[in-house]
Amino acid sequence: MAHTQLEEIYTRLYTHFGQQQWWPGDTPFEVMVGAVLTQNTNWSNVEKAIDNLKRAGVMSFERLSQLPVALLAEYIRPAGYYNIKAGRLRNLFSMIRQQYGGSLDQLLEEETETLRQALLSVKGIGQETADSILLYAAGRPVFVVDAYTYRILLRHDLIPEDFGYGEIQELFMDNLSSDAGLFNEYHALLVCAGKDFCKKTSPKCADCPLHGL
DNA sequence: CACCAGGCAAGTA
DNA sequence: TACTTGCATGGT
Repeated sequence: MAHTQLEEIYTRLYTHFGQQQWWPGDTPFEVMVGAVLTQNTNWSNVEKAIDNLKRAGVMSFERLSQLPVALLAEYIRPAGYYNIKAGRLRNLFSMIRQQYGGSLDQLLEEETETLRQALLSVKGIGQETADSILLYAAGRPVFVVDAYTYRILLRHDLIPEDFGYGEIQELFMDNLSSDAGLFNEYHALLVCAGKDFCKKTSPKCADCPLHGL
């Protein structure tokens, strides 16, 4: 039953919004940086920050990890929480340097569960950010849950209010085929739906593509 | 003007 | 364990 519902939601969203082609980023490194910068922040602001880094010619592990933290913070200022995020990026770079000799490729070759734990060990990287990196930078079949996912499922009475991250993630991963391409598109579509018709303030399912599940 | 955005960690009780 | 608060810019 959950399987059928989740398939139906995907089909409707895909029909309504079309293919999303996430993640918007040129390299795994850029995707990883973007995953940290977009924490509780609109993507358009993150784009400005990423653009600053690219124009400064520092969008690489070697360059960015050597940058003084104050300068890094200045570049990413448009993304908000810039002091916090500069520190979080430094923590991430530090883990890659200490545990993987500064090789992002080596980190990304780890077993999925090992990679997830390595990312979660970094102060400033929680489950959503870790899973975003797993799915969108490393191409692993891991479902990314976010505030939109929770809100959409809750609005349609598909989950109880007290469902946590892991429980929602299991719902998708236990009922869909373990396909990174599918998870990639599905999460992106949920974000579209959240921005479009399932906003925080919009009334419950006002004429949305998911009406009558 | 208020509210929101592709979270997370630290502090409090 | 279960809340609450700080972090911050930019768009609507």
